[in-house]
Amino acid sequence: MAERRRRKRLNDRLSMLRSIVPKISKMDRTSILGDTIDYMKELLERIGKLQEEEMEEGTNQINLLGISKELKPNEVMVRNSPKFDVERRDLDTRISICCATKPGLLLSTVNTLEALGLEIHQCVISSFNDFSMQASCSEAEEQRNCMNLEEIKQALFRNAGYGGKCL
Amino acid sequence: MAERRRRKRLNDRLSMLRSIVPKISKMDRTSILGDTIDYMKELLERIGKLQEEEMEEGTNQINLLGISKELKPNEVMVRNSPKFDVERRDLDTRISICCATKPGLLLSTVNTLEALGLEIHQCVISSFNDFSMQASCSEAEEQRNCMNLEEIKQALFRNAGYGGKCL
DNA sequence: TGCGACACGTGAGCC
DNA sequence: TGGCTCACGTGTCGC
Repeated sequence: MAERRRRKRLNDRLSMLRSIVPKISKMDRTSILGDTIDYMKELLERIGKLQEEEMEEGTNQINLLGISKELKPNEVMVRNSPKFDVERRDLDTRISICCATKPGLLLSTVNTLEALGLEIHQCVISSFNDFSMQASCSEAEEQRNCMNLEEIKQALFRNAGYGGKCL
Repeated sequence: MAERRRRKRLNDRLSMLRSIVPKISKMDRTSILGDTIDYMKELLERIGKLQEEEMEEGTNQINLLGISKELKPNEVMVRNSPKFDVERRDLDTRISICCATKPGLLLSTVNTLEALGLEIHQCVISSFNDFSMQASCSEAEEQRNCMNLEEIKQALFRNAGYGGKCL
């Protein structure tokens, strides 16, 4: 009587579950519940990964804007010291500059790079507080062989108004 | 006997389900299944939203790099025509350029901006295919009043090697 | 013949 | 008290 209706409700829910869960190994009652559990765990895992990616995307955007604060606590004191990094990859040469800003610094830096035979392909600049520039350049093969990284570094360093040797 | 073990298995799965699903209205068997269904739907919805956001983030990054393809089909023919936009906001002046690239274009563009009294604060550049530049500049108050957007636009236009009037 | 899964009816416990 | 949920034992069907 009433028990009959109760059983029907329960079976209805069970078939709803079976219709939602994609992976159904057997039509078995226990298997349905087991597959449901597995599927839910899988969904939770996917959500975790997606949220993680979302976080990374956020920090990536910040880095793209060149506002990367380099938050490692033990580097706080070094943060404001000028940084001139030049790195050669397979296809391009990466320039990374962070130093005190001054009028015309961007112009003279671009000028220096062009003079050095470095053609800027992609570049992100920020000069709100410090002057920051991340550039990806192409460099003629001959050039790569005759000029070393330290020379480029020195040229950028001098251009930014720092007299002596680079760090 | 055997039926007893079978029932136990089913009940175990049921309590596993109850331990995973956070929203438990009643300890009721039917309610547990119902809540499980609701929770799974909620998870699916969240996954859908996260993936949607992921897509948007992707296109945002592309836009940040200035490679925005402006994919509206009816604008395909316009895509390669040069674009020089200048826009004044409250605090800054936004420059958006997309045109054919040529050697030294970045240098001369930066030069032109400086000559116009525009100080670049943030800037993203790409010159893989077309030359693309999105810049956020500051401009002296006096300057804002005496030079209009069209003049800046024309200067950039001429600098990029286009002779006549801008679009 | 046994084994596993299911539905059924029933009694117990709980508001 | 009636209404409910659950566990139990049992009968049935299919492999």
